[in-house]
Amino acid sequence: VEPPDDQTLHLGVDVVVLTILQGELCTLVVRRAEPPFAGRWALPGGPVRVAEDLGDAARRRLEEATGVGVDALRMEQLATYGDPDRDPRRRTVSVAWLAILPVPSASGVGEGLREGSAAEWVPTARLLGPEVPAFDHRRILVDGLERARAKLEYSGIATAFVDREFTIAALREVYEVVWGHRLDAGNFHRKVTRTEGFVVPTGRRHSEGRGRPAALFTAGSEEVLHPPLTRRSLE
Amino acid sequence: VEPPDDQTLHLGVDVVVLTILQGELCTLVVRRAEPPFAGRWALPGGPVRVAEDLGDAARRRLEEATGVGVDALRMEQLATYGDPDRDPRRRTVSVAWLAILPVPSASGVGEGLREGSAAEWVPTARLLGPEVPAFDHRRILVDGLERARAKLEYSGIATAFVDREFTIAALREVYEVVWGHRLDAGNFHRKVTRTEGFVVPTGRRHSEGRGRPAALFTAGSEEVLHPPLTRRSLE
DNA sequence: TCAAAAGTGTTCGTAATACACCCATGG
DNA sequence: CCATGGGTGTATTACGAACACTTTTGA
Repeated sequence: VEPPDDQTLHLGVDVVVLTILQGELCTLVVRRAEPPFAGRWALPGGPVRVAEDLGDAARRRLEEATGVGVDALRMEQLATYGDPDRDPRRRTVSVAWLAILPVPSASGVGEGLREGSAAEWVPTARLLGPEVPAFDHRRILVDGLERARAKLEYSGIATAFVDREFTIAALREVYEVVWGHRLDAGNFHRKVTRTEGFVVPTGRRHSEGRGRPAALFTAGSEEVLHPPLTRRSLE
Repeated sequence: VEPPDDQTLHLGVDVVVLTILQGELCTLVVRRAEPPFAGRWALPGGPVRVAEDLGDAARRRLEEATGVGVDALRMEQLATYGDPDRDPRRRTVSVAWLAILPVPSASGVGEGLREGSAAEWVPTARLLGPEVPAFDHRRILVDGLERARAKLEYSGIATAFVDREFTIAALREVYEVVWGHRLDAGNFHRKVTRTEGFVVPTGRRHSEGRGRPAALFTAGSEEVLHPPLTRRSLE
């Protein structure tokens, strides 16, 4: 459909979608059927329409890949990748986005991906290790992951990984999985509950097997955390 | 040359160039001669060539605007702006970049802009206040400024504002101007000199009028500052 | 010798860490 | 009643803010 060596510049979007599955950080990827990079994983993405907003384009590609509407999805721009050789077929500049989904089972998105959808959740570590993704998508993934790690410190982004109502322990698991190390439960609890606007108690409780039931919270309104939860502290 | 309502998507770059002139933060802008936004200030920028790297495109546009080579220039990507209505003529997506120049008199760039060049240094405060720039360039400028402010905290970017050899007081002025408030000279000196890899003493000294001569430093190799100079501290 | 800027010492309050310990529930 | 995870108290330590003080120069 596309002349292979046309002298036009193409603009696309690629989306790094992160979630936590069974205590492991996972990324939504699509197995490529066609060359180049046939058989390799790729981030969901595709061309931007001429009159389409960039954020809408990213959202649309994600919905097409999963078959599920993701209207309320929190999405932010990562960076734009424009190496002239990044796509061997034609000059394609790609605006990358970062999206975070709550644990798929609970949200309707995710494990319940559309039938026949090529999209799958793959542990992020595998994509950064043995199974090198197509194009420059490894780089994009690394950048997205680093953005997510950084934003845990100073924004309420962690609440995007969990259900609408969540326990402090669930929130702590987000930090532990994304940062890759354990945190002191007591100090974490105090930090989170004392940080103005981060979490709001609902009054309800949640009991999961043994142990004292945990209080349930919803995400607060603050986008920026004061003081931040530094990566070194809480360690 | 360009059909006004063609159904193609155009890709451009825009550059936020910051420097400090006479103790004031300034931005490099071009007075627009043609509609739309004739007479308004705009950031240096223009279309990306089909086979051109994005960073090279930004560098090239900047060189064309100033008439001066800026090879060694530190430049980083800011974000990409793609509102379908941002350019009334045609759909133009723009990748914005942030560049920082040392005080122009000392570097060869800047006040010595090319003859006939439309580019000028304008105090950033004026562009954010009365003299609203063309297109969405106010937004781009705001984002660039915020990036610069944030990066002063945790990166050695401040050294890009000063000469190759500089005094701690000169570095402090960068922070004071960009952050917009005074800092304690003693605490700043200690912080900067104790932060591993930020500044390297040259052994030389610099005397400017009255007062004890200041030691001269060059920029260190560290890109990331440990510990960071937080905006609230040192205040 | 005085003013002015560079640079150092010192105190004090706040906040992070480590970890002890109590709480509430299921088995 | 004991194991398990939720949640709080507390001592120690580290670091930033404030500011007094010494140093080194030009006028």
